[in-house]
Amino acid sequence: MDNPVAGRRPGRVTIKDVAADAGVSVAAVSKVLRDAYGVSDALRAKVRASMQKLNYRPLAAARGMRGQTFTLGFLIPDLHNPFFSDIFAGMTAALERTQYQMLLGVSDSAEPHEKALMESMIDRQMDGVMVIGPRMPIDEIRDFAARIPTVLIAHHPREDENFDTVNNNDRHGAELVVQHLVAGGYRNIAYLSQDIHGANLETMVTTEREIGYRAAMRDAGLGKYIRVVKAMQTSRETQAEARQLLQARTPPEAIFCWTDFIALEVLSVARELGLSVPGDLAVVGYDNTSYCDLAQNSLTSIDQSGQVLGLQAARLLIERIRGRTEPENFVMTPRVVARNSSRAKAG
Amino acid sequence: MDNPVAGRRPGRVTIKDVAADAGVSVAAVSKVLRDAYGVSDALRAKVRASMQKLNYRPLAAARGMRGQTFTLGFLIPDLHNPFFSDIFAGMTAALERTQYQMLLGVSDSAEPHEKALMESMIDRQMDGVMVIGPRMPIDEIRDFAARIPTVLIAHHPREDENFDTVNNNDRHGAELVVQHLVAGGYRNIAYLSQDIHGANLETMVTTEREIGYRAAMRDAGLGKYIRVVKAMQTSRETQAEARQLLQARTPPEAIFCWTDFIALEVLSVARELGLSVPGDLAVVGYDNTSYCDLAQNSLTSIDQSGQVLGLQAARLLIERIRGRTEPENFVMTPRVVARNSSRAKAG
DNA sequence: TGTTCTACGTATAGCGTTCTACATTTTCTG
DNA sequence: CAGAAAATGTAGAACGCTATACGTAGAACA
Repeated sequence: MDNPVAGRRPGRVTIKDVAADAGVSVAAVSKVLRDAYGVSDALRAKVRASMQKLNYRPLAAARGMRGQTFTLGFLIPDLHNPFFSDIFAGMTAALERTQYQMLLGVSDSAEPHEKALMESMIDRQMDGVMVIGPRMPIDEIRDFAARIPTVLIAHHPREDENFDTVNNNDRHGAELVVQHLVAGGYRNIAYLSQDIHGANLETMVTTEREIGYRAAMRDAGLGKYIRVVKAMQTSRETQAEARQLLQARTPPEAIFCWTDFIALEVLSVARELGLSVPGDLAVVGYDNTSYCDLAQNSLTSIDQSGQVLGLQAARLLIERIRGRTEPENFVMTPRVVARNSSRAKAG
Repeated sequence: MDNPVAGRRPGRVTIKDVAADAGVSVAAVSKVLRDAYGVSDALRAKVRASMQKLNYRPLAAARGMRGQTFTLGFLIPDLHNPFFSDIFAGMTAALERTQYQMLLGVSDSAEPHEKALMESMIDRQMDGVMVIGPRMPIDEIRDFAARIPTVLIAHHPREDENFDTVNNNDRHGAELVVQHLVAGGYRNIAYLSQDIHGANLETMVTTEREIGYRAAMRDAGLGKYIRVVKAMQTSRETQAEARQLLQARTPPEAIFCWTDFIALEVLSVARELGLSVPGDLAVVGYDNTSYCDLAQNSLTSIDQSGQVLGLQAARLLIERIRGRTEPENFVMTPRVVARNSSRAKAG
């Protein structure tokens, strides 16, 4: 039913025009463009001058047919979580002086969208992709990684794979949270995690955090207080779970939320229920996003430095594009950033 | 200095393979692909079956050389503002059943990045672009729009242009804010706007909102209270300006912030200064993003329905790609969503 | 002075599509 | 049933670039 108008826009300056202007062959211009072997300084200068003069820009679409497109894909689950912004900033910094351009795909946390975006990045001949917390099963990830250089962020591999990963030590982060709360006099500490239907559980950051949480609780002799609640990532559902938790016969003294985003919802529910934070309830988030610093939130969180993660991801991806095939797994050490929401109990 | 490895990945199923499998010509397959004229049902079925069987996917990079890439670009200033997420959702809905894919560029609110991203979207032969609040001067926008179908969001055109626009009625929105506050008993109302160095002021939403604010203040007989403060979009600078404003000899009773984002910072500063909201200070934002609803913010805001804006933007862009050349300017009517931060004064 | 390198350029065959021009078959018309 | 018109299919030339294969000149060597 579509009868689309052709999309070609004529009059573009091509490599041919540059060659004609500089009085050299097309091949010579291409060589200059690619910094290839066998170009004299004189020729290079001539060609560069013509490119400048004509305002030439290589057509990525054409390049894609034979070589690289110098385009990297970045696949994120949503446009809500401000943590992604930190990661993105790190990537931008890493790519600053390169000729790579980054384009983003937003999967809406939906597996079909995620796959479609991966496919379409491959169709567009991108040189590589970075993905945050992929939802699709591991064997599909492997298939994609075999077709395009891939770096995964916030995905804990079980063994050596054909992609690289970048993470913070999520177990340790969760342990830090528990230790911090315990030091502040809190004992009944719950963990509010993410409910993802049908995902590859064992590699998820929330799972790692849960393991860390459980271990630290047991180590502190608080095994009997272990309580893990999972909520889908919608405001409604998160608030419903939080409300239920806080209205239980023995509500927790503290809630550790798997990400800041969710912690803010919990703060909201607490206030609506007339609970004071940290008086009646301590709340801790994860990621240390900019919202934590606002006085109305003053949310204790775990800093995993998104900037560093992004930078490393970009670095690893470019290495991989250049030919490295042995997997690398970068792990960052997280730290607690204490704020009012988890202030130590008086007495 | 780069000596990159070639990026080609072999073994891809091409139109040729499909043609061979179906026992027809390459041209025939292409016709089926494009829903072009002159294909019998039998042929179509045969080709479709082969495509399915071989799991064929058209290579966008190759398509870009002759026809469309079915890729749309969406250029946003940053990854922080949750309002963009609403707009994005609207676009996604509009593109749901089409074969268009959307890829995002993030300009970091920087003019050079913005231009570079526009260029690179053109280089990648995207079929069209949507841009939120472009920073570059109007004549450069015109140049780009001449090269690629363009829809601008949150940019108020002065006259007919070679691009479409999608907006809410920002003047009216600002008027609604003032009227709402005045009805609540507030008189000394300040406007906290955005400070952008060297941008095309006259088309910006913040300018429109300022005009609406001034007009409504005058209409309400509050001309002498008019006060406009501008801050760059960083947390530090915003908070500094807010602090200065609130510590002045006669601080405002209410602050209207050009976007929610900024209003949250103001709420933070107010709390740090020991001011109660709305007791000592009313705060109103713009965009009605999800953060407004959190109890700790409970921020009154103007709803301009990002979903609708995004949907319209995508619709207009596709129309334009199909060949429309007369500009269209969609304008949405905003409405107040009152919350606690601007509750009417007692007595 | 030949001969062999090395450095520098060029010609040109693709890459996977689209789309015009044309050939062939089928259907319609009188 | 002839002739025209419509329907269906094919060949093949682009599109802008990359990269291989090759040519040619000058330098180095014997």
